[in-house]
Amino acid sequence: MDSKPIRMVTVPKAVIKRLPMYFRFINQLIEQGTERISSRELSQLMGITSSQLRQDLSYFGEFGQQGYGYKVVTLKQAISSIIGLEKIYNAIIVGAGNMGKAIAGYPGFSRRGLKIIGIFDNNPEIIGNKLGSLDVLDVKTLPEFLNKNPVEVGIITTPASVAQEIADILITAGVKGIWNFAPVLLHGNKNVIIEDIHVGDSLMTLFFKLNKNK
Amino acid sequence: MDSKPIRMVTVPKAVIKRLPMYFRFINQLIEQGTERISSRELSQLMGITSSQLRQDLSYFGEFGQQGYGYKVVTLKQAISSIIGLEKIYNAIIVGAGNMGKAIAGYPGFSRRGLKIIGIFDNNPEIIGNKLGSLDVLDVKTLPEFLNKNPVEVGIITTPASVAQEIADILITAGVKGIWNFAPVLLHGNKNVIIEDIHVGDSLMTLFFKLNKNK
DNA sequence: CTATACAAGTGAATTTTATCACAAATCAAA
DNA sequence: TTTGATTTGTGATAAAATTCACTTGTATAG
Repeated sequence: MDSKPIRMVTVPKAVIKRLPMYFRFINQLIEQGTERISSRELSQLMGITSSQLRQDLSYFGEFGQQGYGYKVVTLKQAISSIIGLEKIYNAIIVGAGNMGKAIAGYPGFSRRGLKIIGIFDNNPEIIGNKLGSLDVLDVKTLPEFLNKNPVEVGIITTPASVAQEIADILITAGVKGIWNFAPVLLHGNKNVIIEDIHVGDSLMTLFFKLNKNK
Repeated sequence: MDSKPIRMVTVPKAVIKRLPMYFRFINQLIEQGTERISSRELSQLMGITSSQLRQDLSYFGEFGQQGYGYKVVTLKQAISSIIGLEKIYNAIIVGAGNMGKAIAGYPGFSRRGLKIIGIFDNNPEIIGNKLGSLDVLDVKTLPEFLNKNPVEVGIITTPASVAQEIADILITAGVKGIWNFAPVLLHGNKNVIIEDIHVGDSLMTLFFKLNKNK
């Protein structure tokens, strides 16, 4: 009795980029109480083709049933596991400006496993302020803090000019990932994953499309 | 005497996505006082291949010189013009939470031509607060405001649950573009450009990569 | 002035991504 | 049961994006 061979292909980058979208939509279905859905229906909700949806999922396994579709809870479980959402990551935020506060205060992130255990700034007027249950700490104490507390993820919401300096501190301390909001390319090494989110790029894309349509 | 034929091909989506990155790096070169750069050097800074850089630029024209490279100021001017950064867009923000404040307070956006002329919320405790030079207005007055003031861009930083409702108001009033921070797919029409920025998706991508590397 | 190194722009080849279309499995109605 | 309607998963195909590699032009050193 043969077991099914696993197709040993690497997951395309384009597929990885779509995983969060899949999670978002499946989660929405759960909230609505939907129990099952076909690739055709789900793909229409998302604005993609059904074959793309099926092909994408096929890189990770078989989650549906022919003639029936997908059980929504099964699919949510599968995608959570693929992304790694069942884990909890300790994180600190550097930069307690509006963006830092927005990240710290958004309940959606803690719900997904991001646990903020420290927030830092260099502005004496901000240091010591309460932010939810956390005190804003002096960034000078950051290396010490990282030494005493297990931190997997560093979040950079500082101005661009100091972002690399902060990244170096985080990397030296051995964080596994950096979530970077500063509009610069950070240099790291193979031991750290750097994920950029350039909000300004999104605005420029909007501008380009507005400009083109004129 | 023949004029050079224009290659009539549409610009690939992948190229459009990279335009903001080009602008970011060229801008950085300007700040550093660099005067000229080759495709090889610039591409190394950006972490892409030089042929991709040259191929991308070729969709919009010829901006360099053989044996010399690119004049940085010329390139900045060209890309600004392609993206449409010389224009000024009037914008309003709906949702005066931390994210709304972060957008309103970030000087980089006004520098790129985004002029915030109003900010709205539905929370009585927030309405009336000062945010820079703007008062937070009651979202009930949004349709009236849009009627009296020319607004090209609406920025949605509300919870997901009310985002579509706000989008409908903006679309009815005839805004040209919506910059959406709420984690939902907004439904619009062909007259409005909707640009989404899903911050949570970026976090999930980081989680996926951390998970994969384990 | 000449020779050499440099470097843009681009057609062609390659690689990656998306779509098609169909076999196999399941469901549901008669 | 049996039959017809669904619907998945996937090889094959098509389309899109990236890289190669070469031609042409420019700069610069001697």
